[in-house]
Amino acid sequence: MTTVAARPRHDLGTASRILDTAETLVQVRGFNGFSYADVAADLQITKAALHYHFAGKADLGEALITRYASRFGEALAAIDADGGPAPRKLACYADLYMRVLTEHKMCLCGMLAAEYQTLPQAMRDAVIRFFDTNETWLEAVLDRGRRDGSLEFAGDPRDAARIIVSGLEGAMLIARSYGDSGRFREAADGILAGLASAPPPLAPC
Amino acid sequence: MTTVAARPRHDLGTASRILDTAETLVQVRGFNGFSYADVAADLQITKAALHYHFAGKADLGEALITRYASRFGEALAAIDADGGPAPRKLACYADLYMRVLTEHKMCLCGMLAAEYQTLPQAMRDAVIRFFDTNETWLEAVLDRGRRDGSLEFAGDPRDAARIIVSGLEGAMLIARSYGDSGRFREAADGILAGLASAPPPLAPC
DNA sequence: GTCTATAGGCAGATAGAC
DNA sequence: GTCTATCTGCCTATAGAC
Repeated sequence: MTTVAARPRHDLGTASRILDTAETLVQVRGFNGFSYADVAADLQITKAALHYHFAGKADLGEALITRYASRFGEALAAIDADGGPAPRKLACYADLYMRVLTEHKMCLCGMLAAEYQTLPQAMRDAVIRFFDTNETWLEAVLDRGRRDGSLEFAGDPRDAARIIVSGLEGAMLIARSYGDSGRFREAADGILAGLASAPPPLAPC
Repeated sequence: MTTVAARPRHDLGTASRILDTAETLVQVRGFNGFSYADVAADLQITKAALHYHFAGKADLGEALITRYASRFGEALAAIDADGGPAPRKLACYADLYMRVLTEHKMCLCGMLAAEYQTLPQAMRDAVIRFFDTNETWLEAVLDRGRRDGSLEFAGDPRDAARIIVSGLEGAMLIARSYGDSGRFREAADGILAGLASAPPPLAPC
């Protein structure tokens, strides 16, 4: 009965805590804007300890995207499980972005997209996979929504999905510079308003 | 008749050439992704010479945004001078972005927006001014277009302007990662299609 | 798994000759 | 205006003790 003792919150395992700190640093300052020294200082461990868990910065970066994409995938599954109508799913999707922005962070992969040309190949591939996953999920929601009449839009659901991802990432990028999450909310509402066949639901996500 | 001899293209003045090289480097790799050594190597001069023209990287960054914003302002004035209808002006505006993307570059200020939290204050202020200028110009085009019937959209022209800037910057960010400018074109068309009261004009910008 | 110590390189920046 | 030479500091990364 002691073999699987729950870890206290302050000891999730060093690897997880490194990922937590590094993730925030990338989302705030960018992959080229932080160092192992920053992470080590925050966690009060040494740089050498970091290298034990993640041999190089590229490995850390890859693990960062993998975990982020995995959590994002779970959030999308949760929205699906909720079973609401398509317009609500889209609103909840936008809310995922909003929650990140509220912490003055950029989407991890949106940030990495800006730095794309400086990233090692494995990180590039992982960033693209993230966007592909988002696009595929949105495409399915949009397609089903239009079939069941809860959404109205012209053209290919895939194109609409790409416009949504682009619009939300861009709105995030700019709203964060202004330090004004209201800007994001208004842009997101405007983007999604053009798709719904009825006024949007008021229930929170 | 020799006092104002035109400079040959390869000698525009060192300061200009430094700005040219640094601008491209920022648009491709980000402000935290290039160094004085990169610029010096490209121009085949020394780092010390760079410091003569721009004392520090922050000064160079500020000059970069100022010149970029100035050129962008001229491009907007040229679109105004063209005297076309509002939908055409919007198409030409999107084309400004497209031309940058075609060179595998991100918008200078879109890139700097990602790195915003790491920038010195003067650069931050200049980035915000760039977006404000874009928004104001678009707002005027949208307002006049709706009044003369060439555009149809609901809500505040200012909000629509923000959606356009966000959408184009985001589409640029993502399309560049995919190395596919067609993605940008499609997204831009989709964003602008929702605003025009008639099919878009086919004439190039 | 974490530490001390350090390597080797590159960053931004300066002094002073030409 | 541009150079050589140099400084200081930070970067990623490694060796080896505990």
